[in-house]
Amino acid sequence: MIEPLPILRSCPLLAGLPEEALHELAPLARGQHYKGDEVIYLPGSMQSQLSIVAEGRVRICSSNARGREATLAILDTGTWFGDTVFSPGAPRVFGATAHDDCTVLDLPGTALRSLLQRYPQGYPVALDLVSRRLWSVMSILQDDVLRGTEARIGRRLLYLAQMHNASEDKGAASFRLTRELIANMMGMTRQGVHRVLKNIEAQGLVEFAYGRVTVPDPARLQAYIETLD
Amino acid sequence: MIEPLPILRSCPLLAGLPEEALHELAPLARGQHYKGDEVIYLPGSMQSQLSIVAEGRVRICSSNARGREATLAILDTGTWFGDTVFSPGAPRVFGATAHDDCTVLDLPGTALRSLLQRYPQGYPVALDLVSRRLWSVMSILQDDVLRGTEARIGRRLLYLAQMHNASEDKGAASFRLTRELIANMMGMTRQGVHRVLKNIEAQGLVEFAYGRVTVPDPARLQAYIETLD
DNA sequence: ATCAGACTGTCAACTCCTTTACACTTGGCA
DNA sequence: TGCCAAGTGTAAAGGAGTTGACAGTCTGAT
Repeated sequence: MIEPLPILRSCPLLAGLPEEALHELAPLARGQHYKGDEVIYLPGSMQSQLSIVAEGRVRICSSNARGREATLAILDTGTWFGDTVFSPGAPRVFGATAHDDCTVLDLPGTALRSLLQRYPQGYPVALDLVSRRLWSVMSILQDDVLRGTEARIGRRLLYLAQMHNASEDKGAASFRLTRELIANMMGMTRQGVHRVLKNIEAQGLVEFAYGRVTVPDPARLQAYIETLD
Repeated sequence: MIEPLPILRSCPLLAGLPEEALHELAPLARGQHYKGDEVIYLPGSMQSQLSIVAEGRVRICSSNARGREATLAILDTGTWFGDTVFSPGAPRVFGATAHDDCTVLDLPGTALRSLLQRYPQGYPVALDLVSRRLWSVMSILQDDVLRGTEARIGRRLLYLAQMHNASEDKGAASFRLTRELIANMMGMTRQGVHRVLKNIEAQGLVEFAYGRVTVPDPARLQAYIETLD
């Protein structure tokens, strides 16, 4: 099994809590392994947990009756998820799926909420981070309206690259990702994404391999995107 | 001028604060009037305030260099906005514009944050509400991927109708809104929206007049949207 | 080492939305 | 009252992305 404490310490959402609070929380944490593409939970289920990605990566997604899937986010190791932790009683709105083989650390929502009440210095950090997530989703929405397909796809790749090497120094970022999944994130088809990607690839801004995407120089990609519109 | 206290009392974001806290806050509130389509603030400006719509309605929006505008939300009387209140130091991400003639009540961010520290019982409500905004924006993103144009436009109108008569009983909802603005919200053109709207209108689910939209029976519109997939 | 399954490249037909253009209606204001 | 700006209806031409179909390529598991 995994050691909960270091993971709790590194979770940004809990950064406002003192060490003693994390010690209280640690024994309640439950580690869970998932294989790639295994469902972690479905939308609508009545749970209220905070989950932390301890290893691997997790997709936030949902799908409609006709089998089309929407990938709303891909969360890297170290990030947290669990949309309803702060809204007790509400059913889950989105689903979560293992993107790679991964380990997830679950914290009961009730325990977290009562802990925050006893250590209120943890609240401002949480509010700040949830707010920032709200902006970034709104920014995506904004891009859908204001920018062309190429800029939108580029930005999404850039975002993934930045998130992926948040810990390491800024340099080339490489991660597992199929074109099908990019399409699911963009609300397009694999073929539609293909044409745009060929363009960006021809300029050396991204490189593709079987099931893998590499951004050699994130800064250069960013500069290019800004010229587009 | 307007009386701040009743407005603070009715603001859901402040619902967790005791009466005495609101009394502390009231003298710091500053009311401000805006004419229709007047800019309240632009993205990038360095302010940190919580704003409450005391009268009229406010658009959250931004626009690109070529003059295209994206309307991200239309906020009704009673709702709050100010994306960076909980992230001190961050510049505003989106702009705000008066939708009708309106009155906005501004609360300094520093004052609000220090007040919450002294009355931490206010935090859970704030976290809950910001979380819920996050879901609803993510739901829009999801719809863009999973559902067709007609379902998306219908849902947006329904959402506006529900928000508009949140206080009154559920019945017909009527509000000022041009087709151009609907298009700006959907990331489409006026003409593109027109065709879809003709369809929905023919079934009596919505009615249009010059600069005005009416949803006679929100429940029926909702039922229709769900048949679309 | 090899084979099945997953991933990718490409193409043509089609659909939907945009662009461009113009005529018409509505409502407020001088 | 009459004018003008804002809002609306409509239609043809064009483009961008989807659908569907198929062949090629890579990887991991047996």
